[in-house]
Amino acid sequence: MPQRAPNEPRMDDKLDLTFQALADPTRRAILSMLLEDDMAVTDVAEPFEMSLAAISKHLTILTRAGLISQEKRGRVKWCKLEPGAMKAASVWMQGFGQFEPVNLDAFETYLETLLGAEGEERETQG
Amino acid sequence: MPQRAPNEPRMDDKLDLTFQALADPTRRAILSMLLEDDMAVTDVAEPFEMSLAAISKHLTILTRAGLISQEKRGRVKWCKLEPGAMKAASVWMQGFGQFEPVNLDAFETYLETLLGAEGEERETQG
DNA sequence: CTCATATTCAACCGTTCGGTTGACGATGCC
DNA sequence: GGCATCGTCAACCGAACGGTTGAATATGAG
Repeated sequence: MPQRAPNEPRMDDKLDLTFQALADPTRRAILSMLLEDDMAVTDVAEPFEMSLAAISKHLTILTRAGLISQEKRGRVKWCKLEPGAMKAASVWMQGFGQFEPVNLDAFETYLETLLGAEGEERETQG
Repeated sequence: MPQRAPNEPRMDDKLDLTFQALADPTRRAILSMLLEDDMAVTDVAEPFEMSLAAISKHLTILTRAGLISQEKRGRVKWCKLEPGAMKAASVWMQGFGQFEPVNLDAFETYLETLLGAEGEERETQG
C-alpha cells in the first residue's frame, strides 16, 4: 500500500505539476526530443525560436514535475527523460478509462505522426 | 486513418486544452464526480467552497477540452463525462511509455484511494 | 402573471505564465 | 591569466488564470 512520507508532496499536487507541465507544446516537444536521446540544455534550445533563458525555464518546470532530470557534468547540464511522473499521470487517467486497457491500433500511426510533427511545427508558429 | 478536417483544431492544440484542463485539482475532482454519474451544474458545484459561477467556468473549460459534454434539458444542464479526450491524451503519453502497456495491479487500489479522497480534501484546503 | 430556480455574462482583481533582455557565475580551453 | 561557452538569475512585460460579485437570461411552478 503506497503511503506518503510526512513531508512528501501529496499526489494531487504532483498531478498538478505534471499536467501543467504537459500543457505547453514547447515542453511536450522537448520531451519528444529527449525520447530519442539525452541532451544538453543548449542543444535542447537549438531548434526553438526562443531565448535560451526561456528554454531553461521550461526545463526547470519539467524537472519540478519530475518528467525529466538534469545532471551537470563539467559545464554542460544533461537532460534526461524520467518516465515515472508520466506513468503516474497515465495511471491516474486510466481510472477514467471506461475505455479498454489502452490497446493502440489505428491510433498508433496517428501518434507517431504527432510525435514527429510536434518539434518541427514550432518553427512555423512564431 | 485519422485525418483532420481543414478547420478542425490541430491535435497539438487539443492536447494543450486537455492537459491544461487536467492541471487543476478542482477540475479533476469534478471529473471524478462525473465518473459516478451525470450531474447538473448546481449539483456539481455543491461540494465546493467556491461560487457557482466559478464552477460554471471550470465546466466550460472541461467542455472546451472535450473531457465532458453538457446538454441542456429543461432548465438544468447535465454534465457528462466524455472519455475520448482523455483517451487521446493517454495514448499520447503511452508514446513515452518505455513503461509496459499499463497494467494496473497494486496501483489500482492506490488510484481508487485518490479518486475517493480528491473531492473530499477540497473542503479542508481553504 | 409572478416568482423561484438554474445557469451564464460582464466586469473586476490579484497571481501565475511564457516570454524578453542584460548581467552574472562556472567551467573549459589556449 | 584571459577568453569563450554553458546556463541561470533578476527584472520586467503583456496575456491568461482562477476567483469574486452583481446583473441578466432562460425555464419551470403556482
